[in-house]
Amino acid sequence: MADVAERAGVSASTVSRTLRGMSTVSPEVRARVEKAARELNFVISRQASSLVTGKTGVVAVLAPTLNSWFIGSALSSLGPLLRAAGMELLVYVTPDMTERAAFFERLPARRNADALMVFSFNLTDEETARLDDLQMPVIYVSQRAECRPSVYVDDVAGALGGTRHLLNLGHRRIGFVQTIGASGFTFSSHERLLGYQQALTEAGIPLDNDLVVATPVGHKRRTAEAVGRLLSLGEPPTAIFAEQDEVAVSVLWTLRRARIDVPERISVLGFDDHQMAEWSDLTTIAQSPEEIGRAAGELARDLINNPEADQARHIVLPTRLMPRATTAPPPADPDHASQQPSS
Amino acid sequence: MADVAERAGVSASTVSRTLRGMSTVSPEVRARVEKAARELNFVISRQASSLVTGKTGVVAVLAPTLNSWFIGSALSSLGPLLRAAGMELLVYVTPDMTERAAFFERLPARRNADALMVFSFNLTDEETARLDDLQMPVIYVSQRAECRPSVYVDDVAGALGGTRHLLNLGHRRIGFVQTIGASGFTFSSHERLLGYQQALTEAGIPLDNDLVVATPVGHKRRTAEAVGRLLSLGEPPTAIFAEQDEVAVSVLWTLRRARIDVPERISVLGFDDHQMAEWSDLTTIAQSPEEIGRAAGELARDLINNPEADQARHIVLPTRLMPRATTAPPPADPDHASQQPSS
DNA sequence: CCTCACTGAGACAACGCTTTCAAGCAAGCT
DNA sequence: AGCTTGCTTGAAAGCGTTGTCTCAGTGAGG
Repeated sequence: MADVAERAGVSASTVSRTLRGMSTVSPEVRARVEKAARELNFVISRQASSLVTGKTGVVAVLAPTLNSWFIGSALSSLGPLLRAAGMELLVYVTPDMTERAAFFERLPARRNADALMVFSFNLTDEETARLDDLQMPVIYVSQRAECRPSVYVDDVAGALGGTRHLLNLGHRRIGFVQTIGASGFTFSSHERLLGYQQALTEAGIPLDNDLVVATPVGHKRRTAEAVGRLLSLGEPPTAIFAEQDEVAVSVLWTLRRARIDVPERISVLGFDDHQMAEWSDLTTIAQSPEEIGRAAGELARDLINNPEADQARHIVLPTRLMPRATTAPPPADPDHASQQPSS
Repeated sequence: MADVAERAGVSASTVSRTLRGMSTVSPEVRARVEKAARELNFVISRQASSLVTGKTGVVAVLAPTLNSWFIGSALSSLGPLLRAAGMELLVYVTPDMTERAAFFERLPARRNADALMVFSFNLTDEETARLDDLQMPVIYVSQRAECRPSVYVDDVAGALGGTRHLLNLGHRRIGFVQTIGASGFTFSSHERLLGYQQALTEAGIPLDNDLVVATPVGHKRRTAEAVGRLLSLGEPPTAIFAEQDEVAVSVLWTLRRARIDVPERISVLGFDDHQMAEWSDLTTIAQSPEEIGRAAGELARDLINNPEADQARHIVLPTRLMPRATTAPPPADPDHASQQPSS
């Protein structure tokens, strides 16, 4: 910086003022300084400036993995947003319990970031408490954290709309496949089931617990079993709503292997609009991780710049039904004479 | 830090020495300092220490997106490795040309990282030159950069091995589907084609240019056209080797839609071992992004700690054939009486 | 013509840490 | 005893910024 000052024939203070875009610099001097800075290829050192301002200009992200459609997309839209705000993106990946424990033990973000964005979806209470200790805004993404800033989609409304779509097509027996995580059902899981149930109730259809089955994600065998349970009912469903696209695709595979035509015989509906959904031409309820990332970034920015802001703001984003090739009216059938068969 | 020093009854120098694990601190004092630091929940500020040491303790990554199987996996294994080395991971995402131009214009990593890892696979010469200006090690991942540190897999050997597998199964007519990127064929593309050709030559099979077709990735229509070109040959291939799994899966879909049984009628081989390959039960040549990420991280660590090291080291990693359900002996046929038909 | 408000620019003290350098001190040697 | 050596520790000088304070001009108003 001294070099730039000398080359421009001004003091270091003026260089600093210029480079930070302060208005108290005369246009002529400003031009000289900017020219000198460009010629010397100079950028200010975040380390040095953060030392005196107390702001690091960094947003940290805690994520269990980066190899995830959702997290990857969210971060890809978060990055440019942060850049526009002059901030950088620091990532802490905790793929296993060792890494995770190390993170919570040391809390390395403590003095090295202005805000933390949490993409780990199954924090324990102690872990959450530990994050509360952190003297900075902590934003929970895709999860509801009571009294803490959060960003997530309206799962109830999404599942409600999706189920209504199936009802509108004429389906009356609709199976629901829940996803069991490492630590039981997630909050989203409950909400999506709720939306499904609300839609049925609206339509005057009694709830039938036999129609709700569960499987862990990525476990083909267990998913096949769950589908088998639905297929072996006295009155099997004509549509299956899977709480997650990854499970929905697995359901599709199971049905395909069993030579049950989709959507002619059974319709399949997913949730998320995962990349695979497009590949499989799966009808699904879309959530936009890009939008979530952007919203989280804006929230972080606001909380950093304005510590007086509401520190427990929740941002709820909408979902959108994405009609594709795996849903159709149910097969014509004596019980549902009012339906016209699809081609 | 002053607080810790006071609490432990020592000077700031001693606290610094202790916390950095220097050996010149007596065990008794060390214990006192560590206790005080723990009680006050103190961690040293990277900003302040980097100011004096000149090291930032940060490795920066330049990536076009994070929503990519390869990059996501590589970073997920890079993260823990860096943590073990006491470093952090800073990510610059450049999803569009604007962001990319902004990055190369400002080179924000300049003073904010100790090394840069480049995951952008199609840099222009000016961009590369710009990176050379950066006063820090720049590591090129999954690409060969002349005279600069790089990490990548042995594409020739991988394609050679994969093609040999098809030959060993009895195939003699093997199609090759190249991938056209935004800027033509990548270096990998050339190498993989080369491996394919080497295997054929080894086996004494003359090269036939009609068997090599090209398609952009993710473009179903163009991929179908490319497959159509192979199917309309006088003597069509009994196996198709796609240079990338994403294209291979697209080929699978095309064949399935055309009711051509895989692998009974035509075998399909991919390259990468993308997540989708496992889903589709696609035989493929596996590369491990986790391993690549780890190797790149170690290389970065070495180059940072040891500026005298070879600044143009190339690390070449092996590939592995992953046999799955899309390859089988070719259908029995008068020309190949020695083959027994598969079930 | 003098004073005053105002604007633009420089001097300088932090910020929190590391790193010489010097000093204190106990032990070993002559 | 006096001197040297080795091991710990403290004091102080930065590292590259920012922000406060000060000061020199400049034009307006009295």
